[in-house]
Amino acid sequence: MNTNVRIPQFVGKECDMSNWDAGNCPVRDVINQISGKWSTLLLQALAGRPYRFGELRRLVPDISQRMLTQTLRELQRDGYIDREVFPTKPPSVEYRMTELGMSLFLPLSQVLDWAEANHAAVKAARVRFDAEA
Amino acid sequence: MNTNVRIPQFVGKECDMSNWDAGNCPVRDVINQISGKWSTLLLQALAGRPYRFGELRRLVPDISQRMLTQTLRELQRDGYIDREVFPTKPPSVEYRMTELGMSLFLPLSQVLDWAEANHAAVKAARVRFDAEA
DNA sequence: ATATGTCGCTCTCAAAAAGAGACTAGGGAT
DNA sequence: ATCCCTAGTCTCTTTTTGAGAGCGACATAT
Repeated sequence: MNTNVRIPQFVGKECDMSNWDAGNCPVRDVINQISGKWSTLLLQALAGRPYRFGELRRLVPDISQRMLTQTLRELQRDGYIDREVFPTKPPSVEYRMTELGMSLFLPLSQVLDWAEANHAAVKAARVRFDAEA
Repeated sequence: MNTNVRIPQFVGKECDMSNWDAGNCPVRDVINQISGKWSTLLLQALAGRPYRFGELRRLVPDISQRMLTQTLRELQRDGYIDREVFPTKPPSVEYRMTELGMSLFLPLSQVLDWAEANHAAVKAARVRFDAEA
């Protein structure tokens, strides 16, 4: 299990998985966070403008409060979004994207565009797969 | 729960989440698959060259056989990879990326590049966050 | 001849993660 | 007085993931 793993075609960006626990693989370390079920969706929303907690909740009706809080914390921890508390009554909290978050969203939005453009192809592939099985 | 949800800045690509079960949101439908913990990693590997099951297993030592099988099936179902069985003894199975998969990997690799380039910034953000908490 | 290893899985059981929803506090509106 | 608003947390249940055994047919090692 203590093998040194390099993905051949990515020489120069190889991932040493032997000390994977130490978080040595940049790609996995970063991707594993933003690849959460809700992360992309929230980044997409916050790329447009700042939102408050309740607004995000209404925007994504099928997210639980628990996961919304948790995902926002993780995005904040990784430096993609900022959290600002306004001590109004009732208190309000605003989430806004950081520079780092915006710089990530640039390439990320390309993938989102791809997803939209090729959704039909993917659905077709699924139908094909399910048919022959 | 039956609200019509549109992310304002993405007018024209709005997601109607009221029939989310029907899979009406292209972005979520596609992203939710490739955002699995292992999907990106396998796509990255297979973007380079075809691999056999056992090779992938050795390449990603901390994936369980169960998740490798499952993730490969999902990627195959969505049309990103092909699975070819060679009836040798013992049998061998080769996985290779499709045209669709390659077209996805184009924008996806931009995100992977970003991840590598900004890994330090993300780690720094984490340290900052954990310190002030 | 017998044991062990290879291959690509599937199956079971335990652990981790996610979803649903009740509960909090402090004030404003009805 | 009652209810609702805010942004959460806490608990309980369901789903997903992880660890690893088993399989069947053949090759190699002893």
